Amino acid sequence: MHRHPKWHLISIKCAPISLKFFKQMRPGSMSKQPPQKTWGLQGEKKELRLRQSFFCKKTGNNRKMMIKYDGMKERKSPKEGVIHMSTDIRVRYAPSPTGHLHIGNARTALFNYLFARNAGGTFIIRIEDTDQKRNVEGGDKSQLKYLKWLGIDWDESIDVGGEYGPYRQMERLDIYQKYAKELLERGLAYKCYMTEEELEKEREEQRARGEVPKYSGAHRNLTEEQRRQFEAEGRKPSIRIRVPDNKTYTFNDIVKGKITFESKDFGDWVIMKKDGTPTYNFAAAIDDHLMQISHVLRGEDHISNTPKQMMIYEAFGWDVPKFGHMTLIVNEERKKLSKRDESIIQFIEQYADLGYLPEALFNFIALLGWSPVGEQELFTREEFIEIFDPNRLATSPAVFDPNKLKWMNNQYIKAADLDRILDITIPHLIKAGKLSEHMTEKERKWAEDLVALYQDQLSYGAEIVELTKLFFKEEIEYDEECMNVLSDEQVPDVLRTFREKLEQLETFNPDEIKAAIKAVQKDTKQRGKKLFMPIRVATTGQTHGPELPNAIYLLGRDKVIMRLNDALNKLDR
RNA sequence: GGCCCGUUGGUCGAGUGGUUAAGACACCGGCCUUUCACGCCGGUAGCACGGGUUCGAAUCCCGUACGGGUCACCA
Repeated sequence: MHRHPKWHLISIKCAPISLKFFKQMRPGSMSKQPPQKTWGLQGEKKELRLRQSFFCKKTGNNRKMMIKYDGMKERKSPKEGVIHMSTDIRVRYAPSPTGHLHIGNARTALFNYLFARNAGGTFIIRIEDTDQKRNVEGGDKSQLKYLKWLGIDWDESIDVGGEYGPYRQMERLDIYQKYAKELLERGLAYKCYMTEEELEKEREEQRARGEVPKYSGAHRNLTEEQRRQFEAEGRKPSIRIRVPDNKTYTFNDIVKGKITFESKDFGDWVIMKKDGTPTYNFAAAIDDHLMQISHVLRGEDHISNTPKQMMIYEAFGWDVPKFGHMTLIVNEERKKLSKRDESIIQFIEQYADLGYLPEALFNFIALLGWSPVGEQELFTREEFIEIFDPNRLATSPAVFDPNKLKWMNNQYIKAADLDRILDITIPHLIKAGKLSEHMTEKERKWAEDLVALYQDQLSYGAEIVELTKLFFKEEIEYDEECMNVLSDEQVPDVLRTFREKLEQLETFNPDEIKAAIKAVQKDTKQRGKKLFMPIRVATTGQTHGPELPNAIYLLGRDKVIMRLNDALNKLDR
């Protein structure tokens, strides 16, 4: 028995709705599509004012709607309201190109992507490269590359362009400078000439007094004379915003609910650095406004940045977007994943290299801090787009569990075509020196059969090297478990008989090998574990492994007989 | 330390005042397989604590504890 979602019948005045949007709605709910001309086409600016009843799933953004059609029963709590339609939804992922795509960032991008696609909105990628010291050459390209690998695409960015560009902040410096100048002229910001040392000293003193370190406002009201003095000394000013005295900043977070900050807890903070580049909170607010971002979905480490950004919106009289702060992904110590943390593989590129399937990683990440309604856990990208609802974002941090990722990847590997599995495994065998880079057709076939043997139990591509090591060893060592198996009294008889049968085989193939084992059973009267395990252990050196006749076939007759001899010799002693 | 956020089994998590508190990973047991793996079935294990509110609280309120985030001319 599942609960009904909360539905509200509402009347709305709406803006044009795109057909694209309707196509993305649940097919089942689309049995009666409204006539096209009533609704306007995507991108049409003309305002259509109509009163129409909608059946609307109440979400934080009120964007998900379904058309009420004749005959649908009214539910309780009808509401009146003006709803902005889905085409208004614009979200962004704004990485700084300081390195490769991190798993946490990938998740931020992923949820923004799902949110946009679910609502028929626009997904934007903006590069925040204003910290020139930390920028990494090619960092932006790498970000995009692995986003693409994950199956995420975007509508506006540095590579595809868009109406709201440029999408690289260093190419927008004139914009920030213009707005900073405006704030300066309106007296909402001022120049601060303090040096790093002076600032640090100030903070030290505050700490010593047991206060919370924050900018004192020393240069808040400099006279023209003082300013000239500092300029004459050759000091370069930064620009600080005047933080209002006693103001409360409140926002209704999509995931956390109401969050409140007091302006008195903030010192006047820098909006433009000495070098003429904007600080993060200034640039992000301006860009989000200029790019008409409707929802900001980001990590919860940004919660305390939100009031700062609200100050910027306030100063310019701009509408504030909706914010949603997702919980962080944490390690086993429950700490935010830091890039230096080595307990967990952190970068998407590494997972790609290790032979994880992108759709598995996509699936896994999407379920980290978000969950769908039912019990299903394996979804395609399209399904995620279909069911994504930001209101179901988790409120508490998630520990990254590599084990479950492995399980999930295995699910996808089992379902995948062998060709794809070959692509993620063979290179590892070559790199490990197990296979030649230039295989003959026969060798290639052998390698493919080998991989196929392990498809069901493979967790990730690189694991193939470990799994198949018994095929590349000359000599095998028996561990305790193996010795236990081999020490049974029937073993020499079984092994000798099996060797005999193999030697007699005219054609050496899995079927014949299977028949040979059967023949051993007949001769020795041993069956089940007592039959198979000695053969398995003697030939593979493992108590667990792949399908035995196939493994023996791929090992080859010579090697198998050699191993049988070795085992028998060892038992003699 | 100030401010902010969080707390359901080892882990992910469902749950929005009445449930025997779902499901998944891991673990353990069984079945299937003449062995192994895959698969299937079952099991162990949880609402941080203390007060309220209520006929009734995992769920609402307050407090405590614990954990985390953030306090830059980084993003």
